[in-house]
Amino acid sequence: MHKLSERSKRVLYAVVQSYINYPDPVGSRVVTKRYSFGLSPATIRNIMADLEDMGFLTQPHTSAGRIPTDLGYRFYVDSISTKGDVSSNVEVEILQGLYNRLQVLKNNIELLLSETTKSLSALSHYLGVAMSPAPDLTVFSKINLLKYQSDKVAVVLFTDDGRIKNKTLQVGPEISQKDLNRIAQYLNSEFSGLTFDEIRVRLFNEISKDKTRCDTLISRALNICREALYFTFNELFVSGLSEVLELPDFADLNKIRELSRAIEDKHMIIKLLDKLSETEGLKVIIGSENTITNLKDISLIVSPCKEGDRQVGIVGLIGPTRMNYAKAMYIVENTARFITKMLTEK
Amino acid sequence: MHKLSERSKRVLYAVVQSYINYPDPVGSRVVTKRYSFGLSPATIRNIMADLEDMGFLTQPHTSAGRIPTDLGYRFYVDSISTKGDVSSNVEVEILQGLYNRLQVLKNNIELLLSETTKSLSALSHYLGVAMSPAPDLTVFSKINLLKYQSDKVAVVLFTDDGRIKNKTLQVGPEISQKDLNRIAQYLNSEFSGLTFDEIRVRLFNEISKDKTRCDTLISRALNICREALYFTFNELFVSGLSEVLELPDFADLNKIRELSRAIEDKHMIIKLLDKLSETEGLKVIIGSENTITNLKDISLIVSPCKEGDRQVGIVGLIGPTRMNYAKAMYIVENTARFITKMLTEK
DNA sequence: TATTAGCACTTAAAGGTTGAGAGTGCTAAC
DNA sequence: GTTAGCACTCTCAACCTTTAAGTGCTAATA
Repeated sequence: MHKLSERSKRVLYAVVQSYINYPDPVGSRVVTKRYSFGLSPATIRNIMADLEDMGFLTQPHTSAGRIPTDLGYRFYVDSISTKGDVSSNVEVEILQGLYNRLQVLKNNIELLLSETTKSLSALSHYLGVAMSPAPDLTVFSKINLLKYQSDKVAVVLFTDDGRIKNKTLQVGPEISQKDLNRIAQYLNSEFSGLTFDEIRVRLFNEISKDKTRCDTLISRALNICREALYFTFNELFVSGLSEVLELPDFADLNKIRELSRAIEDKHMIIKLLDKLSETEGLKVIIGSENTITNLKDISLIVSPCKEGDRQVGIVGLIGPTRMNYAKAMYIVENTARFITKMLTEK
Repeated sequence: MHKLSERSKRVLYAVVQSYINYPDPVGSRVVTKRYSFGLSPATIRNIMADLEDMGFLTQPHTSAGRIPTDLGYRFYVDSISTKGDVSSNVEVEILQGLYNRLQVLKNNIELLLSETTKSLSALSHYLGVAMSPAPDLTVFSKINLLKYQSDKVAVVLFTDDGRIKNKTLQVGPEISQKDLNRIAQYLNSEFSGLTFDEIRVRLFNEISKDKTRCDTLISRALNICREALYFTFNELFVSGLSEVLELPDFADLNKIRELSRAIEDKHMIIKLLDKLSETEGLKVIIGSENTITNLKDISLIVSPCKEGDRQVGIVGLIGPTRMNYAKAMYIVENTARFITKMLTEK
């Protein structure tokens, strides 16, 4: 696409870096002062004007310095992700601390993910997010149906990745624990090892078949099955709003409103993370690259967590596009890596 | 305490009312214009000066009108709660809608409370809060211990009020499902009907007794018991931050930060609600009356929900001290009443 | 030919001034 | 006891001015 001279690249990199560290538009003088190019401000000005023409930089107003566009950030992110420069020992230690702290929770993935978001936001001062896998990635393992209080059934569902879900069903008093055991046994033998999306399809077929048969006892049982297997799987966890509000990028009331609405909605973020779940490894979405939610000037960094080959969640950070990408990417990548390691080698 | 003339009371009431409706300090002219006292501004001025001396009103600055102090709001709240004036039919209908919508959830109290906070905030434009009862109000009903994946035990706990809690315990492979059944049976026969605080005490005694006996098998079982019964009971639900951010009272960035920190901490709010759980009926805490959290200019309205005689949660609203108390109290009271009704008559 | 110094120009942000408007307390009259 | 009148106080918005930063362009320079 664009062919940038080596010199232009270095200037662009310097501008982005400077703006990330210090939230003021970057002028040509600052570039020469903070980075040694051996060029005068006038020359830098020319280069920066070119970079603006090419869409990497923009000016808030005529007499201000330049700030990166999403494309500028993209260039920056792509160059650091190949270099992988930042890695302070302090942070390795902090992450190790996280590893130890989460060790206790390795049997409860949802709690683990929820705690992880707190660590993520505390480490980065951005919004920590995490989500457990969607129904199409969640494999059914086992179900128990326990009768209690004469007309209620507790459904206890085990997924393959160690999640336990429960709910209560209201049933007639005539259904005995024995009946329930039989239903559970049927579900266990029939569906164990399938994903919940697959199960949903099969059950749907079963029920439509049943329509023609009109056997009320079986149809009741099928209804219990359907209700028993209906759960929300991709649970979303978010923490660190108060961290993020300290950033100068969120000094504007409208931005705060927008963000808090997004957090409360969850729906949109789930959709976005769901789509990103499909990809392997660390992924960075910068500002307008995100076409699903209409969050302006927000970037997202995510990475999946695995247990062996199976994905058990996705963790990440949400912050302003003017984000310390190097650090944030480092934190997300290693957090995901640690969780994967912990779950896999246990 | 203070003896207020009937006329002063009417003026104070008018000032608070006016300030709640229009977020500007109330001047003597406004009082005479908006409320018909048959008195001139000068007279109102004298009365308002007296009210300021008595601590019911205050001036933001010399040439501004007056705004209520916490004491002023307290007077206002106490007079409306005895009168019970506001009750629009529209809101009755909305609450009825809530009632229908929640009907589906009556088997899952925690989900019900969580959904209730959304309704509360949508209705009031304040922060909806709800909390399930603490361990000293939660009665143990039944426990199931289910072995899975060779070295894991799923603990499924039923409380008296219909909550189901679960967790995973890591145990040695040598413990069989039969052993677990025995342990569960022991717990069920021994502790059913007790609150979790009582159980904690008993188990503690049991374990210290055991120390002297040094029987490893029993001590392992006791450990499983202790872990199996350890859950977080008073879960806190909050929604509506984005609603609250629309209010002029939260135009200040620092206030937003303060509030978002309080919401994320949860700890403090839980402590506060815990204390309030003890009281019956609707309760209003205005600004500095709240000595537990250091939230400034925040009021809280709560009411417990019951199922029969048993408290199953507490619901409420958090808003600025400049709050529409009449409406908010109405909403909280009726929401709590509806939930109580729904759970009791089912 | 690429680089740079110099300079006129633009703009936002900060500070100061002013006048309008709202509200008060006080005093004297009703 | 109530009220009209008035001097006084204070905030707020509008307006102006200054300052500082940064630009683009042009002409000189290496």
